[in-house]
Amino acid sequence: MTSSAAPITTYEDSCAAVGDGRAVREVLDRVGDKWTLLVVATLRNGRLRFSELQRHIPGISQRMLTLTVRQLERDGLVSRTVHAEVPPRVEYELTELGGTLLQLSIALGDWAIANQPRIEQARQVYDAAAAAKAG
Amino acid sequence: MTSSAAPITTYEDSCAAVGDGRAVREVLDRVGDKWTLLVVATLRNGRLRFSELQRHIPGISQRMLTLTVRQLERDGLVSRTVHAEVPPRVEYELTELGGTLLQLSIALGDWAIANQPRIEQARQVYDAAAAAKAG
DNA sequence: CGGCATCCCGACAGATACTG
DNA sequence: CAGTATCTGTCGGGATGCCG
Repeated sequence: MTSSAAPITTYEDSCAAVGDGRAVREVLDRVGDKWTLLVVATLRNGRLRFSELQRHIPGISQRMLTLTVRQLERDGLVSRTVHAEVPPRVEYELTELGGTLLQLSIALGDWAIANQPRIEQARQVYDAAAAAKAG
Repeated sequence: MTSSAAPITTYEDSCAAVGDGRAVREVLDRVGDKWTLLVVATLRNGRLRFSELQRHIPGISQRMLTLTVRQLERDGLVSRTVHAEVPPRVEYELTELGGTLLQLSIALGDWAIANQPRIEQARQVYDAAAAAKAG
């Protein structure tokens, strides 16, 4: 059963899931690193080759892109296609499973966009209070 | 506006959001660390005191719990209440904003639960292929 | 009880150089 | 073009000990 194919879980199931901790731990260890979700998001519109991927993700090094796509491939979230040409061409594309992760990435992006102002404001309030307390 | 209260964004908006990269980067830097989402998930049923929180999250050190709740408090995701008693009692509770993050945590947990088997299988396939290629 | 300060180490990320 | 190899620095995070 996939999360996209069915309603998945009841609220209680969800609580059980996060309550365990291991599930969240697992997925965080997997996609919580610095680049994974960005690579997934970058592949949202279809296949891209290595250099295109790197151009679309500012700041990522060749090494980290290699490691990230390698892990994504291993986990079955991204497919890797090597074309026997000169110069060589390698293309990456989200699998169906990777597409479900993309949904999460989008949800995360939405949340960030929607709530960043409030968080920023909360920080300023907190820091101001801390400064007042210290000073 | 929260991500749970309204559809928020069109698909295109979502793509723009993740496409930027900074939004995902921001939220990942914030909640992508080792413990944040676990703490949020643990507070799903209401307020807990420090020691209770620590008991419910296997493996977390006192130091990391302190740092995590401090940051959550600073970001306005968790409220911290100090009771003037002996022995001292400090309670933590999700704010309304923190509640919206809980929804994401649940979604992440759901995804993990639903897809862990497939990922595990993909890994075994990949590793087997790699081993065959090497050996 | 709750939390801060200090020390320390392993993991991971960046830069650079080399290869098929 | 698409990697791999190595070296190096940074930093998250654990252990320990002390304070309100």
